[in-house]
Amino acid sequence: MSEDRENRTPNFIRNIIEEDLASGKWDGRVQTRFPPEPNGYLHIGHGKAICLNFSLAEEFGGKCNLRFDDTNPVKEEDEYVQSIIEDVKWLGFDLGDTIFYASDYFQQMADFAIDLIRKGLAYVDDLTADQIREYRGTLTEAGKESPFRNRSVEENLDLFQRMKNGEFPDGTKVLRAKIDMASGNINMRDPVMYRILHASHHRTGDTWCIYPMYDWAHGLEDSIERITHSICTLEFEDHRPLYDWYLDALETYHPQQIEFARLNLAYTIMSKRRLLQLVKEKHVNGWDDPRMPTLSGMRRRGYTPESIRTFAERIGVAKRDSMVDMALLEFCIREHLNAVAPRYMAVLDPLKVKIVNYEGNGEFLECINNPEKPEAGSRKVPFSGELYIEREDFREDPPPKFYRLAPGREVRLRYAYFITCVDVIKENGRITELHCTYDPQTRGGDAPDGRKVKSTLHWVSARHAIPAEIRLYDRLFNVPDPSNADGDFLDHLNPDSLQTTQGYLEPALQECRTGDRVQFERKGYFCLDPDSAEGRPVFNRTVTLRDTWAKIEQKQSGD
RNA sequence: UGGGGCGUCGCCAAGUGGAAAGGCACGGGGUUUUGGUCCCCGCAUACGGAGGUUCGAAUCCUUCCGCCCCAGCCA
Repeated sequence: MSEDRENRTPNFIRNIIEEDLASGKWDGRVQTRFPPEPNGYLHIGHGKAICLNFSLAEEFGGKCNLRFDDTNPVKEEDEYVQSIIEDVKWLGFDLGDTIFYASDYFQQMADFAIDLIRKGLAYVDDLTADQIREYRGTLTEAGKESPFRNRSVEENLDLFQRMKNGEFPDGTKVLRAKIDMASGNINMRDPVMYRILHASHHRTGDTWCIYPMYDWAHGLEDSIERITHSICTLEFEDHRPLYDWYLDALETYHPQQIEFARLNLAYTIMSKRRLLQLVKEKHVNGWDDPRMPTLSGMRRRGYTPESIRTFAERIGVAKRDSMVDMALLEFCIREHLNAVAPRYMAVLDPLKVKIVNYEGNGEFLECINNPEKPEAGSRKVPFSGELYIEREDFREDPPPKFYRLAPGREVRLRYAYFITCVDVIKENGRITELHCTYDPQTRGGDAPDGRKVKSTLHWVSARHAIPAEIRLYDRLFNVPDPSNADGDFLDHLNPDSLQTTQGYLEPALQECRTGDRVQFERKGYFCLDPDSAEGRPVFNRTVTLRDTWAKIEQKQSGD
């Protein structure tokens, strides 16, 4: 753990906490929080925030609260709170025994509002939403004060009470803080604290018909929970003066708000609104579609919590807007899966091979389960005279540097025999089968005479093969920054982001259970999808292996 | 033309006056029954530009340039 800490790159937030600990600012406490609104599924950007807040607490012996910022019933649903709890737990952080809800503080917030009214710092406004907008002014011109701004404390108290009691229809009145209509910071131009919303809340039902606005609610939530460091994203920087103003005016416990840059990942989007649109309009198959940057999608795709946590650690935390390469995420998942995923053989795009001099009825060959993990042991894989290999592993007319099978060429079948291609069978110009000879002396994959081959191919015995659906994923969009590209972001969806193939698996793969992650040798890491049926497995490709040959070939076609 | 931020290698990111960490990517080499993994090596005389202060500046000052956010009764 302490070694862990030394390996971490310093960041400005950790520095602030260390200084606070040194000066005794919060009596040595570190209390953070992750405050999602339950209006959608969590994505990898939230993952960054979760890792940040929980890791900081963990590192300094503090606590991090999972708190639902459920102040807007019209957008929030219980389905989302359940998914968020599942995702945070999945990432592996300790939630303690309490999950917090802003809605549990509605009464306290209303009491605080009465305090503010009594201090003459809040008033009920009868202006319409349109009028409030007009009165707010613009970025360069000051706003003007509402004619209702100077109502008496008594009148405000009465009106606010009646708002709470449900005497007024939606939109007819709001409670506002009395700050400064001429402030350069628009957030300070008498911000709305409460609006009337006769809407049923997923937790409080119809108890309330007024709901607090974010700025008013959030600082109070932090204050009530005795948060020390309230970490949020950059766009809330302008809100900090208001956060501070409310807490100062109330003369109550006052955490420090700190802002960092949210995550942007190339070739995908991180906007909940747009993600929701992809789901609603069926551009993807639900929030957990493996192409989605949601935590549930990544989980289904085969990402591990560990890989996401190391990713979050490696991208760092800073204040500048940035766009992280997919390559780093992929590196993180490969790194973890390389260490833990058992190896199997599976052919994604089958080409039949007949071993013309093979006379036996078949046999079992010993295969290592994970060369990175000797304790994973080995298994027996059936071999026979009819096999499938990968279509792309054969070239009738091999280009330079292509080491795989070709007419007259000898290669190794992994853990099996050397084979040599002696004939190519075609139908209407398409290769349908290869005839090969094998060398019985090379059983297991080594030639007693010491001769070498330039490549090793994976294979599956045709007679024993299990047919499977394999889903190959590519980036969801074909531009790095779809949200800021020309036209609608939907115009940039990658039409080939999902390709389905029918392949063959070695029999041992039958034992996989939903969610199991494996390596298909030479092809990548795969994960058994919940769509699988008995005898009809469906595998998702999490990520390919690094592919040096693909790079060489691409370079060749480039010149 | 208001307010708030940010500019260090292709992508992230340390560094807070003593002289450019690290990771990814990329290139080269070695090992290898996964063209995987692993291991070596290389990769910013340079920190948005220009001035200035200083023995010394990415770090301080001036000025210019560029990018991001804010005018919801959303969060």
